[in-house]
Amino acid sequence: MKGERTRQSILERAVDLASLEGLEGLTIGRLADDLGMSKSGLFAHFGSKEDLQLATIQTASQRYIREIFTPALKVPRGYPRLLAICDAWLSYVERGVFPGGCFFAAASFEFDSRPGPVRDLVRTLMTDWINALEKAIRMAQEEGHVDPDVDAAQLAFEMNALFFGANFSLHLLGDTQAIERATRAVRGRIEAIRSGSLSVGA
Amino acid sequence: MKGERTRQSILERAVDLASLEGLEGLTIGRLADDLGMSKSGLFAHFGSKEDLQLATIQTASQRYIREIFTPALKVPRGYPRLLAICDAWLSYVERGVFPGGCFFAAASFEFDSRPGPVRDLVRTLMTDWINALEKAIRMAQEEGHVDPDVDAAQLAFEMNALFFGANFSLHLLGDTQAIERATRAVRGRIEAIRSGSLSVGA
DNA sequence: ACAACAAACGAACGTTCGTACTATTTTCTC
DNA sequence: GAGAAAATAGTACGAACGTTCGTTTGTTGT
Repeated sequence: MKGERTRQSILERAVDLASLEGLEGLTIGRLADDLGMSKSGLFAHFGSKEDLQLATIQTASQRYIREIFTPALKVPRGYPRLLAICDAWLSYVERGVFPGGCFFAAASFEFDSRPGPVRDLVRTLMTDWINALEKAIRMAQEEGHVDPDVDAAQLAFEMNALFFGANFSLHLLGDTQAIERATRAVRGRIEAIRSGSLSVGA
Repeated sequence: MKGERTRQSILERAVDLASLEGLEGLTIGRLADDLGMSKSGLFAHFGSKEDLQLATIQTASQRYIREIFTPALKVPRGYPRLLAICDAWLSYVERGVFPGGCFFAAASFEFDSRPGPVRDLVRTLMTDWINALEKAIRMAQEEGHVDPDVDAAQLAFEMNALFFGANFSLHLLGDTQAIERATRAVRGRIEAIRSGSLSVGA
């Protein structure tokens, strides 16, 4: 049973490294050195590099869910939870849950043109994430917190785009206002469609 | 003078390849094979791989400007030009100007955590792009087409995020509605702040 | 305590990477 | 068209890649 423990610690380190260097830049030798173990010993836990990449993505997904969804699900459904997801996301990138910025934003752009199992998995997880966002929006509509005429898929698209934009501005440009900007943008967007707030503003 | 011609055709191909495989995935041997020339012959045009990457980015930048800015600058400044930039961007990604999707979105996420000259160049060009967007917005304000109270930098951030989001949805998720959604989002955003349209809506 | 098994190791495989040198061919100049 | 210069090809290198192998070490169950 020790193998499983080792495997997990390898994967945790792999996630951090891949968020910095990319999933393709993640190298078995480098990872082994980093963990103070042999290349072959590490390799034995996975049958191939692709398997390592897939397992790394799964581990990253768990961390993503733990940091964003788990806390948000404790908040009452509807508008409060929608807001909690937004705050959790921006906090997640600000806190540096992944040292190289959002793992999935990076993976999405790295593999969007590389067919294969890795791309398929990234796509599946990202679709799940967008769907989860959409569901949170629909719940807010069902609760009567949000205008029922709003296109939930459209809003989910926009929110996700703004999240990725925050990651971009923060990590590449080093814009210290990135989080602030994204917060303002997302809040502005969802507050505008809050029920009872239709053209109520001043 | 033939060298320069060859160099340019190498770089054009390098741009396409890098947009698909990433700037790090771009390999000298692969590129040479692809062009039917020797590795060493190709290599002689650049002193190092890093120089090749930098030159590739510059070439991509020229294509980016040619496809987005040059046409937009023919449109009268102010709101029309702002709209033209948005349309040009979305058309650029829809037409597949780079076969692997927006070169700079990919490069931004690939190098956001890799210090060095490549990252510096990407950052510089992306800053230029955001600044150009911002300038177009400010011009629209100066022309009296857009509410002068709008934070131009904030809007530029949001527009860029939506553009990247369109690229993401189109290329990774294969969402055929991606362009449509981004168009709706961006238009909605800029039409809302058009002068004379403040809380005029039904 | 000992056998059975799992886990990690070190060395080596063939391949490809970027890069360096040297030759050969092609292109330009007069 | 000869000679200089530029461009391309050829070959080789050390390092790193992912992967395989046989062996040694460590853990586990009885």
